[in-house]
Amino acid sequence: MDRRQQKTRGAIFRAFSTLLEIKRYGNITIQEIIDEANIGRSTFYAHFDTKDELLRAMCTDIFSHVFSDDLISEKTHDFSGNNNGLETKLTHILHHLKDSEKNIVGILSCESGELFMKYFKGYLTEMFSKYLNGTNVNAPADFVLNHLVGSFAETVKWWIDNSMKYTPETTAKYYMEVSCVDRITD
Amino acid sequence: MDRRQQKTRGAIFRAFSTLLEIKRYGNITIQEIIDEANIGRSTFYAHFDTKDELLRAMCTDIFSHVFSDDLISEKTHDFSGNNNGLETKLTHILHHLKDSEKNIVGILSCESGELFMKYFKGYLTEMFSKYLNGTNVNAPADFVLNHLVGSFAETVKWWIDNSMKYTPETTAKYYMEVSCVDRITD
DNA sequence: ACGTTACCGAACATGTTGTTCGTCATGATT
DNA sequence: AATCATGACGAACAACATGTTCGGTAACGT
Repeated sequence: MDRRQQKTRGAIFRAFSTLLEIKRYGNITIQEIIDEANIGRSTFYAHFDTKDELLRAMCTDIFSHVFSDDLISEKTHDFSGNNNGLETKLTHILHHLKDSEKNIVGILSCESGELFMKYFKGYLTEMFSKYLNGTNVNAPADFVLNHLVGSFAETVKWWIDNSMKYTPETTAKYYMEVSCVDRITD
Repeated sequence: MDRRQQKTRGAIFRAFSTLLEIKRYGNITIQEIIDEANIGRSTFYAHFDTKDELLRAMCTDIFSHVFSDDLISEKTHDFSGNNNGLETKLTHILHHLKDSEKNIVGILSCESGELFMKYFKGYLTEMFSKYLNGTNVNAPADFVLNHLVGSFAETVKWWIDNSMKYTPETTAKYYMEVSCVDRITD
C-alpha cells in the first residue's frame, strides 16, 4: 500500500476518533473530518464513500486485532467439558480491547456504538456458537446464544464506560459466574 | 392541550414512525418528516427543536405506558424470597411493548435503538435494583445489576427483531432460567 | 529517470437547516 | 355569536453540507 494512502487513511482515522470523543457520530459532518484531518475534500471521497463506510472500516481494523485467528480457530477450542478455554478467550478479547482503548472509547460513548456493537456481536456469535453443543436449560438454543452474546457485549460496554476499572481477568471471571455458563454449555 | 397541537404532534409521530421503518434514524431529514407529516416547516420547529428531541419525546411516550406506575411501585414488590413477582413484571413489560409494536419495531431496527435502549435501561435499572438486596455470586453488585439490565434489554431487542415469535410469558420464563436470577437475588 | 498514482483546491449544483414574518384558520371563552 | 388568542401555513432567507469534476502538483515504486 502506498505510503501516501497509509498516511491519509491514518489521518482520517485519527481525526474521526478525535471527533467521536467530542460529539455524537450522527452529528459529525464529513466537512469536520476533512478539516480535522487536514486533507483535501476529494481525497476523503477517494478513500471512503460515506461516513458509515469509514466507521465500518475502523471497526474492521479493530476487530481484526481483537479477534486474531488463533482466538476463533477450532484448534484452541476446549472440548474437555470445562470452560477454562472460554474464560481464557474472553480474557484475551478484553486485553485486546484495552490496548486499542483510544479508538474504542470514542466509538462506544456515542450512538455509533450501535454499528460497532453489531459487528462485535457478529464475531461473538461465531465464537460462542462453538461452545453451545447443548444446554441444561429449558430454553431454545437461539435464545441462549443471543443471551450469552448480548450479555457479554453489554458487559464489555459497561466495562469500557466505567474506565475498565477491573482487570480483563477479573471481568471475565465475573462474567463466567453470572452467566451460568456451567449450566448452559456441555 | 389544543386540539391543533395534538393533531400536529400525532402527525409528526406517525410520520417519524413510518420513516423509521424505511430508513435509518441518522439518514432521516427533518425535511422528510415535514413532507411525510404534511405540515409546515415552521410548525415542526414550533414543536421540536431537533430530531433527537423528537425521538426522546417518542421514547418517553412509549415508556410512560410500558412502565406504568404499578409496575415499578414498591407495593407490588415481592419480598417473600421467590422471584415470581419479577417474572410477572417482566411479562407485563413485554406485553406493553407488544401493544405498541408499531412504533418500537421502527425505532429498534435502526441506530436510533441506541437512544431508545439508553432510556429503556434507565427504567430497567430502577426496577431491577429493587430486587438486588444481595447475591450468592462472587461479583460486585454494580456488575450484576448491569448484567441483569443489559441482558434483559438485549433479550427484548432480540425478541422484537425476531417478530416476537415467543409469547411474553414464554420469553420472560426463558429469561428467568438463563439469567441465574435464583442465584443472584435473595 | 520514468511512468504511475495520490493528493490538492477550487468550483459547482443540489439539498438541508433553522429562522423570520405576515396571513389565515381553528381553537377556547364569554 | 362574537371575540380574542394561538397555532399552522408557506414563502423567503443565509449559512452550511454534500458529492462530484478537473487540471495541476508532488510523491511514490521500480
